[in-house]
Amino acid sequence: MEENQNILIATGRRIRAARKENRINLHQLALLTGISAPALSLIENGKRDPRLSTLSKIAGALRVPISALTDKTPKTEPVELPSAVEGYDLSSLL
Amino acid sequence: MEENQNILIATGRRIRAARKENRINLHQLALLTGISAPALSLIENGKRDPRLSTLSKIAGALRVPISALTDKTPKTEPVELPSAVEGYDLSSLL
DNA sequence: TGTATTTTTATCGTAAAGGGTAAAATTATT
DNA sequence: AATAATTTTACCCTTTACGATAAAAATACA
Repeated sequence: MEENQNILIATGRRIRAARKENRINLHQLALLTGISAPALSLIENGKRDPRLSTLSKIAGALRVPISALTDKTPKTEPVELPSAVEGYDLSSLL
Repeated sequence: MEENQNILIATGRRIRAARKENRINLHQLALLTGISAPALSLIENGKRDPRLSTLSKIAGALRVPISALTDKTPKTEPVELPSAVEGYDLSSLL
């Protein structure tokens, strides 16, 4: 789970930053999202692995796209959905 | 939960599209992500609410940012993190 | 320094995620 | 049409998200 910790911690940091921008506390964000303040605290500290619907509620309340909370880079150019030009070579896997 | 269905279904569709682009089947994506094929099937059909770490694994295997799987719009311009210029008026909530 | 506000931690229940397996249903392929 | 490959469903099982609540810890404020 150590590799996932990275994204959980990074995402939590961005959520907290976005919440601060909105000048609201955990209790208020809880009211806005329907997610309890203790749960939000765990998420902001990267100690919980939130579900997509949870992220969606938070992003909605903070009025930012989910990508603003999850992606490392705020993408300068539009994401051409599958950047995979060349496919996988799975011959070794099966 | 009906409102969440939307994002779950939309995200599932994008995951499936990205997987097709990579020309791999559920079994192969399962090998690449460590997520079982049945679980992937449920996610692609919007019948399961995946965790952030699960989305991260899928995005990594499909070599796209998570935002390519979750956000409605592939964002043309860089996301200025908190687009919230004006704060909430929470006076009614507390 | 004391008091209030905010955040963190802990415990308890419930619901749901996700793995494994196997069977059913779809969808190619020949 | 028959067979093979892929996907979907349905179990069972363990883990964990999440709400509620309360208490502890940390911050802010007077």
